[in-house]
Amino acid sequence: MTCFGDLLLSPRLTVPVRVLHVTDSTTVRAELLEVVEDVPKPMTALVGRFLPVPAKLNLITQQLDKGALSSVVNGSAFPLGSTLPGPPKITLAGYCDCFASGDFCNNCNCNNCCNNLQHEIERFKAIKACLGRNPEAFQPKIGTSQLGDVKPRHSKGCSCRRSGCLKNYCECYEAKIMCSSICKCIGCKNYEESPERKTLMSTPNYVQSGGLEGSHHLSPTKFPGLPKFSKDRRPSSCISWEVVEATCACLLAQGEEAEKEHCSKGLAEQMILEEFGRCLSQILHIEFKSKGLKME
DNA sequence: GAGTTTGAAACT
DNA sequence: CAGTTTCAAACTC
Repeated sequence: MTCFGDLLLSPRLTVPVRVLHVTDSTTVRAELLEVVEDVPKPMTALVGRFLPVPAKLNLITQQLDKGALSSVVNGSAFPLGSTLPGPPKITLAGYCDCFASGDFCNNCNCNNCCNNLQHEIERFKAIKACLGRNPEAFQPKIGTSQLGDVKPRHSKGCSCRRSGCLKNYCECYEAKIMCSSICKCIGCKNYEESPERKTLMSTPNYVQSGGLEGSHHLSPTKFPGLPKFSKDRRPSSCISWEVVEATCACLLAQGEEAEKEHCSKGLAEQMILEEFGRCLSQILHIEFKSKGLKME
């Protein structure tokens, strides 16, 4: 059996794969055809929160859940923009914080939640549909518009009408950035010279209520590039933001080393995958240790 | 805590 | 693309 297709690891990460063979009734063996170069921030996809990755990682191939892979490996199964049978569940739409930020729901209060591994196929369909409507649906909304820009800005701009862009209803204000020319807001007071804005900034509660120093409390829906560690949604897993960043750094370092040594593309890919294997192994080790479990 | 307001996302 | 509906978060009382 040889089958080519794209494996949707997360809303922001599609990896071309070749299915080699079905190892047993529950797993398939697939080869990653392309090294992940543009690693998005939510590396959680790669470290096992989006797909069940077994403790023992084959360096070149991964064993993936059959349902998950077979459902997405064939691009024709869920073509971009395909319609969903019936209305999508709320937890599989942009209204849901977790879904919009590319994560699974975890300890949320949602009803009939489908944003979990039990509804993986439905979830992948929803992601495809979402990306069909808006290819940048899962991209962070705040960033620099072009290279060389110093100030971050909202990628789409806000459309506020009544808040004057000086309340947290406004995505720009919530991110503590100025509204820009791409905003479609009416009666905007969120600009550099705005006296109302200056008054607001001088109030003692400004930082506490979401100023730059409190930026980790930003809504993950609106700013999916940020980790959701605010309030009562601390992850139960050891895959913290620091772990994710460290993993990214390790992979990048390995890539740079391969480049420095003028390795072939194939060898560079293998080096990065091996590094990823080591990272994953360490993460799993910590995870198991924290739960008092033993690794096989 | 309940009700209202707000604006993004989804829908038509 | 524009108007409308739905939704969850922000806000007010």
